[in-house]
Amino acid sequence: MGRQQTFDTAEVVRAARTVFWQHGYEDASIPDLEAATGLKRSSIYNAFDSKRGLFDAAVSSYLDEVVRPRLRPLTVAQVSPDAIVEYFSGLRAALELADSFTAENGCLLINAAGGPIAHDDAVRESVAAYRAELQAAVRNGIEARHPGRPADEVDRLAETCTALLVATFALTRVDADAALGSLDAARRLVD
Amino acid sequence: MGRQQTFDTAEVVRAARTVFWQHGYEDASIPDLEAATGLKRSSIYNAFDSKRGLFDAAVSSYLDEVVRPRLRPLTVAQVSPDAIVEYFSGLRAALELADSFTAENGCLLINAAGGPIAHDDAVRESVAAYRAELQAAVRNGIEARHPGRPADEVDRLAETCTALLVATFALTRVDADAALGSLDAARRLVD
DNA sequence: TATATACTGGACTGACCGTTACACAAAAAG
DNA sequence: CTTTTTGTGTAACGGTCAGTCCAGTATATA
Repeated sequence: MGRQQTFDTAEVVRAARTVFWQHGYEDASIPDLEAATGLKRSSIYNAFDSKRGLFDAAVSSYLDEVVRPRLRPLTVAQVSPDAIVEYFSGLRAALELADSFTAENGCLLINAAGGPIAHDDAVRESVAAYRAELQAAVRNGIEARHPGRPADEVDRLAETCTALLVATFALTRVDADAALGSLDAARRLVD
Repeated sequence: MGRQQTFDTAEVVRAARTVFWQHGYEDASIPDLEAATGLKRSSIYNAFDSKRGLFDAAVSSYLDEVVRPRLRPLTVAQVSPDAIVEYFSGLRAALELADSFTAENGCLLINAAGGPIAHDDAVRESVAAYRAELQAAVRNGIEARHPGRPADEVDRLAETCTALLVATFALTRVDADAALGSLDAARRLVD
């Protein structure tokens, strides 16, 4: 046995995640990542192979620690009828705080969708899978709120609301008001 | 008097626009732009001051030659009741062709919204103004299709449809099916 | 034809990029 | 205490980036 790792991987990935979230993949430089993680280049490359490897870890961490916890009330076995509107209003609260992290940076994955990194097939699939996961959760919430509705109607409503969420995230950085408008539109549709 | 400019500015900007559209601002290198425009660096810098100057010109050109012509039926004095659905189906046709330029690259400005260049205030304002212009046109189309409806209801519908268009563009690159789904959702809402 | 004008081509700059190589430090096992 | 294993730190790598400089050239006016 040799020396053991002295840093906490999850914590390092979390720090890197913040940098990627704020700056995007291509604008997050290795020096930036060094500063945020407290690790030197060699340690980063030793642990994650490449900048891209660290990014992939950051995406996983983002899904596990940011996306899914917030989506949890919509993915449990018994979804509350209020879960979907609570999700929307929780998101609204986060976006309304002008200086909050979410308000200034939107969604890590949706941001990636428009950037150069989106030309990478693996990243495209990540974003597509994330959107599908979001839609499935929204669908659960809508079904719980309107138990009687026919399945295809629920499907279409879920698709529309998810698209409105995507627009919300896509607009947060450039037009906060429009982003909130899109979110409110989704909230209206489920009521 | 000295020598006159030998290249057509509009044509050069059009070529540069294509590069920015495909690659995004930061991934469009000067060599790329040289190759596409047929100009050398010095000529580019002489005519547009900087890469950013050329990008700004490309954005103007995009609005004038791509966005506004397509939006024209929705911005004329007498808007046809069918104009809005025709706009949606026209867009759908462009996105459905798997290898078409629009299908593979979405919208120049919405792509910029998620990338690093979006941290620039001027670019953010451009994107916000573009979205507002889009919404105004959509509003015209909805008003023409449903003449009796109260103004605030038309406003909200226009806001929702515009957000769905934003989602469509944001998703084209990463998830073509979801992008079409979002577009169809908008079409459903106006009927 | 002479001259003024300003577009053009290509070499160059300094900075920064992601990545690698290697010597050193630390700690677990024998 | 030595050996082995592995993390860490520093320095450097080749490549690319946006942007600059200037000599050379084409052309419109006089």
